[in-house]
Amino acid sequence: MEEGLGQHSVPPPGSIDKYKILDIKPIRSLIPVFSKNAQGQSSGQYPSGFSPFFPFGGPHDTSTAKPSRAMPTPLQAFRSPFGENEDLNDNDGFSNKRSAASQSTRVKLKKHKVYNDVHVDMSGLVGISPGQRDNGNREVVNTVLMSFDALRRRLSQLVDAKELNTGLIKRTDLKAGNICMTKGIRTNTAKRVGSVPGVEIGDIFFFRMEMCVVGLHAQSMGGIDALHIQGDRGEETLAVSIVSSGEYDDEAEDGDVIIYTGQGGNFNKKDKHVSDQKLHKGNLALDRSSRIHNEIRVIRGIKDAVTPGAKTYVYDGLYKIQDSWVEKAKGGGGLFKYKLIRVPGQPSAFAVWKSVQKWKAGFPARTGLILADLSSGAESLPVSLVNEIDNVKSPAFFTYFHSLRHPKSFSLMQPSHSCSCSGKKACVPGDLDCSCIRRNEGDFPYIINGVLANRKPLVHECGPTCQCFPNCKNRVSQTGLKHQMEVFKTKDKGWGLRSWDPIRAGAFICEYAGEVIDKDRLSQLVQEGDTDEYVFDTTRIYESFKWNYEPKLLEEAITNESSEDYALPHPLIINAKNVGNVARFMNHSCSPNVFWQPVLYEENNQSFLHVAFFALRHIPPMHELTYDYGSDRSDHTGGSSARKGRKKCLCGSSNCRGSFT
DNA sequence: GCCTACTCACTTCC
DNA sequence: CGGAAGTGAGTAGG
Repeated sequence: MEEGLGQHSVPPPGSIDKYKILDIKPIRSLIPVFSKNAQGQSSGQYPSGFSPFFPFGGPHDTSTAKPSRAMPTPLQAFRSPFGENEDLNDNDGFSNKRSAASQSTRVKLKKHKVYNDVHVDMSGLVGISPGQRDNGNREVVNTVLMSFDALRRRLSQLVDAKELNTGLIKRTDLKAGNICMTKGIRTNTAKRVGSVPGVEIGDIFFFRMEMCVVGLHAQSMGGIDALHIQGDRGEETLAVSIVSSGEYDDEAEDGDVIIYTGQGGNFNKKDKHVSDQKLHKGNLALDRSSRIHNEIRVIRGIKDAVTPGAKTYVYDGLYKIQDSWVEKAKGGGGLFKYKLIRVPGQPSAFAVWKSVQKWKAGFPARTGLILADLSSGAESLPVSLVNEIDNVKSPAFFTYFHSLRHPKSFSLMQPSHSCSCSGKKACVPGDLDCSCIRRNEGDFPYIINGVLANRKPLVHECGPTCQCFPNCKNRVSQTGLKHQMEVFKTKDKGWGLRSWDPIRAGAFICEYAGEVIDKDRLSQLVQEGDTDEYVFDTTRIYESFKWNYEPKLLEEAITNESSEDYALPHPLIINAKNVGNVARFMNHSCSPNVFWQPVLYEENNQSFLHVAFFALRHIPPMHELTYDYGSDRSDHTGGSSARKGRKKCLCGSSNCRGSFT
């Protein structure tokens, strides 16, 4: 079940009013550059510091807008928003950091000093009512997780840039978790046996704190979580969830069985378990559960395939203890062992991971595999083509190309913007001498692993003409696929796209590749009856959604409006019908798990806009990737709402808008 | 309420 | 690159 934020203007009965809570204004996003109202453009449609420029030499949309004298010429418009230099301090991004820095001096005093407003209910910021804190649902769980990760990403961004007193925050995951816990950005605080509302089997996590804030597993480090209940024989302690992270030799030959080792016994990595484990705490709880046979949630920790060293956690559903015994460890200590069997009839979760592992190893091969690499080597990772549904052998012919192709006539004649960070391996966060970083309002757009820190009107990446090395971390969208992708036949939506690998929130997925066309060419295509199915058009209307952190949680000055209604610096229309990459297979959803972000960088002394896709939230393996196609502008300018080509939406989400164009 | 013990984390440093 | 040290935060119990 995919739930998103800010998807529809009228919430279904019984659901919370997200717009009130999140202060999201629906249907007012990505206002076109060539709006009918020239005044509106100059006053506030562009976020501070961003001006429009025109890649096709000037406004084309003469049918709806007259070029205004007020519109800047490309040269003016394309200058850095910071002008020559020192108005940096007046910039929003900068005042943010100042307050963050001053805040960090208070952090030094000690944590109860800083977060002494624990009793103050800050959770209204992200729309969590006291009732929802006790018992969540899918929507609340998503909100909490997205708030946590947004906060974590922002903290990492500040730490990377040494904006905070970095000696004080060594673990942004713990700090973000701590802020969420103390400020009420959490759910399912009431411990329970069995499933947790809003957390679904197969959900993935990248930090233990994520499982704490949604109430899946309350221990930030401990592997066994227990609940005290008043039983027939007085107070009893039951195990309610365990994390099997593989450190303790939990044998799991069968995907539905876990041999779980109790905790304690002088465990350390070198000489494991030299002393006997004691039958107390978690071990006692497991012992009780082995008699009562209550359901125990199992979370499996798996070494991340994409980023070695990192661990991914998969919620694998409910298990019951079938057997328990004591055995001697190699080091001589006595160990408690518990055999857990998965409750039958649950959707597969960990089993999917095991399948993927086998497909990668080559045996057994992926069922329904038509082509091992659709990209014919154009991507560094193979893109498989799979059909397990019917006999269709392949999508219509197209040429695989990894990026944009511009028409010969395309010319920007922009001044050079490449940074001159020579002598360095890569551009460094916090280095305001780097002109590329300055154009990003002083913030380095990405944190570790190519994760986008915040959505922005425009991300400025370093380009091939920058002096920094090609492995510069500010070139994320230019480095190709990082996850092993699969183009697959869906039941009812044609071909679709999904990943064999887990994808963490904010991770770069791919860009929208294809041929850049202008508006005239697009209407020509439509008139000729050519389908616009493979066209990406940034001038369509896209619904607003909240993805960035909430500044109040970091006590930063709130200078940017938090609604994230971004106008685009200039329009871009991409036709992927004949030329394209995996992005052309991504289907629409009203509750998407992927969003797009405009990215600009320079090649051959010209700056080009690209459309880059990032994960909206963590996406488990084999989940279809979808983004919001938005809606056609003509549907909103009155008149023919029954436009030809309107398609029934099959996204199946609870806040589905019903159709799209 | 404060303090401490306990724990299948996670990062950085060597 | 691998191992180990150091710093952690929630929960429970005193």
